[in-house]
Amino acid sequence: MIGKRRTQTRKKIFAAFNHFQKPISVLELYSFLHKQVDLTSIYRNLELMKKTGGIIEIDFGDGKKRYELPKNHHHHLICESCGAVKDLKINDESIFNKTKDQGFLIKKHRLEFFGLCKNCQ
Amino acid sequence: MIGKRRTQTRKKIFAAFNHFQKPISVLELYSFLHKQVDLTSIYRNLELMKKTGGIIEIDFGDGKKRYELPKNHHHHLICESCGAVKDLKINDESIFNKTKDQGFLIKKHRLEFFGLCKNCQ
DNA sequence: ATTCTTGCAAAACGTTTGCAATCCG
DNA sequence: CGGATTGCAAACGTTTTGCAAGAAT
Repeated sequence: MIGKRRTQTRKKIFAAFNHFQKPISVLELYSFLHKQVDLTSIYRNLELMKKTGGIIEIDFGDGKKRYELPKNHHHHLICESCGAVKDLKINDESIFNKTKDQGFLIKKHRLEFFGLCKNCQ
Repeated sequence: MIGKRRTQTRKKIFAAFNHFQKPISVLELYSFLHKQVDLTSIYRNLELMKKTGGIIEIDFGDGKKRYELPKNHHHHLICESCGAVKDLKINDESIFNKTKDQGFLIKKHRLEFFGLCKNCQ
């Protein structure tokens, strides 16, 4: 069965997530690990962790995937100037109500805000 | 000044948008135009149209950009099985209220829903 | 020992860039 | 004519795949 071995690589990757407070890209992870873990292995392990729920995939729409450890459901405020990311909790109920009479069965949703943080305004 | 000539290519691209009721990808556009317009030109013109407000860029998080003509502000319900897309109007006020005390100046936001349409459930 | 996992190389994918040829006004 | 626009080829950044060598149980 795939994904069950506690390898050195997996320990390193998991540990790395605790050093970031924001969603991280594959390359950020790669750099953080001093390129001692091959990019391919990072990709494969992140994919695996994603499937098993160990991490959440986030998409900022800039062409690269990002990942973070599962926390309470939240969204993000992203600064388009400096890249700062701030978590934002929103009660989604008000949003979801509108989707109910559309015949769709909603599985997930994505909501992100882009703008300028305090420092960059 | 860039973007001011009414070329054949631009007429074709603009016309193509009227044949779709959903956000279209570059490749969909390319196919629709029977590959008679080079991919590069499509990319360049879409970028230009985006900057001048002629089209809106949409991101479904699947690694390819999509575009649609500007309509009233709305979001999308995307069927993960058949790819159907349904527009969804939502009053964003309730969402934005939460962002106001975060110090961020919000420029834009993205909200999309993923699930199964009526036919695919 | 067996199977999972890794690294390397190469390819795939969407997109962008350089440049000479072409079109538009 | 002169600058904007195009097509082609090549490069780019991110992600995926094939496969033999290596590590975990």
